[in-house]
Amino acid sequence: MPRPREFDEDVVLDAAMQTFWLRGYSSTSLSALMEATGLQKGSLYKAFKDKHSLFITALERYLNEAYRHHRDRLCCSDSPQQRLRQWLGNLIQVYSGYSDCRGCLAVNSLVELAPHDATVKQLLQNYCARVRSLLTEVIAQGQALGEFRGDVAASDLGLLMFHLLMGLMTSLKAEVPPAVLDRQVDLAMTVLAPQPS
Amino acid sequence: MPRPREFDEDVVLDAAMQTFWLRGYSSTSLSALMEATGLQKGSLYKAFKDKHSLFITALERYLNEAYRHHRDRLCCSDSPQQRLRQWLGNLIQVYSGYSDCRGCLAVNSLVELAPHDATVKQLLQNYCARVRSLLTEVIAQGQALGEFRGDVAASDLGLLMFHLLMGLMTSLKAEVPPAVLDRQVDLAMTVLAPQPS
DNA sequence: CAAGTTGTTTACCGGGCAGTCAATAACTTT
DNA sequence: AAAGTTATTGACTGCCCGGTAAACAACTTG
Repeated sequence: MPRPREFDEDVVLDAAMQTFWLRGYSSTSLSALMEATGLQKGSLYKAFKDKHSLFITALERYLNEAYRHHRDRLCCSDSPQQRLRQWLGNLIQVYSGYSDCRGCLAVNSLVELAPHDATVKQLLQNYCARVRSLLTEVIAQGQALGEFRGDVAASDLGLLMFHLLMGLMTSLKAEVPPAVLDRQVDLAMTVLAPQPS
Repeated sequence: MPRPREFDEDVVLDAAMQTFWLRGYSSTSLSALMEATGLQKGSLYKAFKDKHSLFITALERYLNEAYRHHRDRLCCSDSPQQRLRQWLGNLIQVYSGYSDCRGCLAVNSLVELAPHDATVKQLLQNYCARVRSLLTEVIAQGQALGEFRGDVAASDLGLLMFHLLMGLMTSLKAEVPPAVLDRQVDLAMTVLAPQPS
């Protein structure tokens, strides 16, 4: 019996996510969200409660997509080294493609909101832990195959790669040229390489 | 002939910097700045033009202090490896000490403002370049002494350490335990170590 | 077609925002 | 002490913010 929605929730959520991604949470006004989504204020509030809830939903969407992307790239059939190299290289390519310097929404939200927003913090802690564990697993596999150095714990190397990634995402904000960042991928592989003893 | 100021500009600037550092730029209201500095709105505007100019001045202050800190730590008389290890370890210790997860104002501002604020972007590009060059120099010295691997360009290793630093500053936002981050320092040293050939 | 349910629209709200200004206070110089 | 200069104060402004609510529209079900 109800009147059906006139919009596709996924499309609207995507538009909201883009807006938060581009401008950050507190600098995104409701009128900006209305413009981006094409919805009136009332419809937004009816569908998503309020600005904060809308952000949380959009962030969850981003994190789910991002995690799926990481998992697909890091758990394919290539060798661990190839997977890692292509994963990193691909991320640099994709995120350098955003010429607006938007960086990574997870990093942006971690920096802007996590200290003051327990919900956001927990979502991001969870996401970070899962990505780190993907990385650790790939590196452990590489160690077992002799592709990576085995003299250091895989979890520590995984965290190092994760820190490198966050550093790269931050470098995007300063418009460091992609070519420079690409060299960091090669360097990362060099650094992970087994020790000739 | 003029009436003298009733406040110490350095003290006020420091209070403003702390506030921006803690809450970010756009989430810091003028009333918060008034409370933190103890000044009335009019005095703030008289002395610093407007909110944005006050932020720029506070940021410049932070960057100058931070750079001086880096330079002092990275250009002392210890061995390059010791300097690097202690520099990183000290940063982790100091920044983990801020239990409010404020992180690093340079990273925070890079993420929040650089994409939309040309002045901030340039200040931070400059700062990043200078810190990177400090790191590159220390590493080049270590390479010359045989303390660090010489098979990779010092500038790339310097950037890697810089990215590690930014990653660490971001991990603070997720409350990663200092002990975990400390292990990244050891790992960084392992990774920089010469290759036994 | 009537009743009921939900989505959409629009006008509206109080509040807090950045920024201004005129009045006043404090000090130096002559 | 008078004149001149600048700092401080506090009231004020207009705007935009997030959020609400009432009127209206669209659809399903009986």
